Amino acid sequence: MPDNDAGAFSAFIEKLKRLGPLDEADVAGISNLPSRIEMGRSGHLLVKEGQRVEFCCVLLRGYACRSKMTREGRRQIVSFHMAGDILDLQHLFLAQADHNVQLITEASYAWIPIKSLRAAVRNRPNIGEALWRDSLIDASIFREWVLNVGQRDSKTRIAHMLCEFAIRRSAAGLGSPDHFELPMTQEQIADATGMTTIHVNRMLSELREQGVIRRDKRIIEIVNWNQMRQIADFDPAYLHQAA
Amino acid sequence: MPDNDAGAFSAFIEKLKRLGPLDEADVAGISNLPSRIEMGRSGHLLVKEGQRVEFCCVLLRGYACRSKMTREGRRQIVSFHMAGDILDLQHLFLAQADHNVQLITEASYAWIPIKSLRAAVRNRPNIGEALWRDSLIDASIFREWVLNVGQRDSKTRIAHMLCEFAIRRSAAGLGSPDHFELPMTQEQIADATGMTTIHVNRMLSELREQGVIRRDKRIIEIVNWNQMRQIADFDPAYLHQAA
DNA sequence: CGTAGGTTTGACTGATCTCAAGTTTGGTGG
DNA sequence: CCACCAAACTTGAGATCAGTCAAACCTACG
Repeated sequence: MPDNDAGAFSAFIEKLKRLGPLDEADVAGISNLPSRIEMGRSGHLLVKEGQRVEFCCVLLRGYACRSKMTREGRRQIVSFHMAGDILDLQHLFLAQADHNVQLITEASYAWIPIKSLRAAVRNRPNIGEALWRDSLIDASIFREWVLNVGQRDSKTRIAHMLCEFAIRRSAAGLGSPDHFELPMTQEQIADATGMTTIHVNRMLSELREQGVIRRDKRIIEIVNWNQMRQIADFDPAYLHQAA
Repeated sequence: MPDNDAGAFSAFIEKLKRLGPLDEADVAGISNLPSRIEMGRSGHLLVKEGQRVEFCCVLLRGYACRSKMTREGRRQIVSFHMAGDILDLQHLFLAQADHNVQLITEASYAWIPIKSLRAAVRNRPNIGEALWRDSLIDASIFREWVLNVGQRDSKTRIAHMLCEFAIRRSAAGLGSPDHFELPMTQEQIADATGMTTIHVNRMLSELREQGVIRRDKRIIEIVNWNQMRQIADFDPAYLHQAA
């Protein structure tokens, strides 16, 4: 289905097509954006908080996260990302990074000059609209995370995070939502849900004991989606996946 | 300084001017947007989660908040808003509301048809850019809130919320950041910081006992900004106020 | 096959919540 | 202008969810 041509950007273009109508010229406009492709290992920092930014970064393969730190050195992961995601669209109009962007697996990614991206947005309103919608969904997910971290108990928080990851992954054409490998460590899950590694471990064990999920290393199988959705208080409406 | 003409939208236009360059035609384009002005009392619900939306709402006077609920009925406030703020710009490209928008004081506000706003954005790139930047700052604030709620202890959380409110208010030309009246109840502060009313009350008392703030009813005076910023772990960079 | 990173388990601690009751405040109608 | 009422705020005591500290166990990779 995807992967017609469009080269390295195919996952990105497929994603934008899901966000809004693109004609051939729009697709060409994206394919022809200047870019530099790089690869990095897990842990590689792509953007650092405070930095002046002149490129946007599109993830082509692998997984990444965005995070912020408190003065005391506690880390909050604010989002996870997968192939096709644009990692820092905010830099289109905000010159200074307010958080970190980091790989959580081996990955490849493309740097696109902000200038070219802005030109594309001005010249091709369809591209602008798709990207803008992407940034609005990004914000909607942050709101859900505020709710998740602020109001839900720890088991629900983790379950919610797993549901979101499963659904987004599947929507991005990366495989079944019932059975998949988690790219993140329990420490990263802890930093994303505002809890400790130890408690993440215990809650994952409880989910297993309850029979909602099965686990083998990082492989997660969601045995009972109905029950899982219930436990997670998960309603995918906030992901705004097109009807 | 504001309030040149521009009528009801003056606060909104002033805000957009801070977000990006607008020429006279841009300002006229905004002033001439069709709109319906209404007033409401504290508690009035402007937008309800799940609703299909065809208007965006600009706050002209008073205060509002946006919130989401868990299935169990716990409420998370995800942002506070003041005169000049656009309350639900996400509806520009997302048809269905993923959260509630509600007045927290008596207020007046203007409904602008999405269609007209989209046309303005397409026809006048400066307007589009200012609004897009606004939505990106909105998202940056959500990220900070995820960090705040996820990683900071309760006293720091409240102090951070107070700092943010003081600075945004002052940047919007609504008065000094040192001395101001809070429009929100302690229950609303609790819902915004993910804690209970009771604990909010105790932490506010501690801040007073420490001598960082003074309080008289809802009036807050920040006695020592240096100490307050320290306690709050507050760095305003995430607000992306222009240099 | 050694080592570092990741995961698991146990015992104890503590920040924050819950429950309960009382006080103050602000708005409304008489 | 005062009396009343609901909402908002305050205080105390006990309960609990999740954190901290400590240690062992995997397991993937060099």
